Amino acid sequence: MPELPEVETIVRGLEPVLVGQRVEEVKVLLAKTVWVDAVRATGMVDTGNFISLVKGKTISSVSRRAKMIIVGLSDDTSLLVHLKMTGQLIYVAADGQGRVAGGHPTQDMVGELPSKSTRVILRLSDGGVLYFNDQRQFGYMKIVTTSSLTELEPLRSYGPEPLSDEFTVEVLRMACQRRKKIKIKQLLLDQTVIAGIGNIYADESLFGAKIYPGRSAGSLTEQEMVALHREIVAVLKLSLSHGGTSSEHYVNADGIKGNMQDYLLVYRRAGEVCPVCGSEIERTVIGGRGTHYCPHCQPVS
DNA sequence: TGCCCCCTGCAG
DNA sequence: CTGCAGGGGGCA
Repeated sequence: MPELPEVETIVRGLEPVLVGQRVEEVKVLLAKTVWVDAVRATGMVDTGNFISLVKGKTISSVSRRAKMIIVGLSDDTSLLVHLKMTGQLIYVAADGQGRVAGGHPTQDMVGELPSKSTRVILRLSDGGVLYFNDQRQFGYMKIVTTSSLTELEPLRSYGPEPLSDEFTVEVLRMACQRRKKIKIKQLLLDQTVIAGIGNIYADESLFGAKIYPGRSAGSLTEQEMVALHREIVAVLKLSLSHGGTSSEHYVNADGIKGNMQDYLLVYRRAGEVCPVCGSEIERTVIGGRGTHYCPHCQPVS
């Protein structure tokens, strides 16, 4: 589900309300969702390990790397949360009404909590509750040692953050040079090259740069790499400013949807008109992922 | 470098 | 019923 802007929006929402709180109670509703280091919980024993390692800890930080949420806990432990396709992390304050003034946003947007998709529940010292929902059960919560975080996969191998100074045209140039034959879209989805781009923003940034997603990385001109770098940064920032894209499952930490879906130009718009040239937007499959592009603005060669 | 898989649920 | 879905790991 969420890519960099969505995960970042969730982290920004959670950070101010979670830091300093103690985890009073942990409920694991789906055992396979929780891991302890590399060991996936398969039954009561490992689930119990996870619970005992999280319960009673104090939350010291909430941050993001690529699409991974990192919740720092006391005693040199961290909780890694990956939302994969359909994960949600929703904080409900003690009054049960979310934190946004003027109504009952959490109930309106996501319905009753816990829901059928709720996998883990953390009850916090301020009386608030953090719900981890995940319809498709691909996401996970993993307890790890904080001091070894940078040595752990997948964190160890993540490439530069695209909204940091480390992401330069040179990064793109080197990656295209090293992997000449890979399709440029697949290169963008490789988290070891750039950390945090997913299917939506790969399609959108390639459209903005007027590059056909099936082009080989090695075929990009210098001007195209400059444009692609610019478009990646621009589309991620735009999405952040709109609170992320909610095509279906994504909601922020308050259970509220983002608005970026109204500003996407090609993603999931096959059959619609290209906003630049009026051609019909097409859909194909690249690397097993649905891929949307304008055949006129993004010619095959 | 391509499948296939993990799952549930929605639209057509 | 089939196809498809913001991810990514494993396997030939």
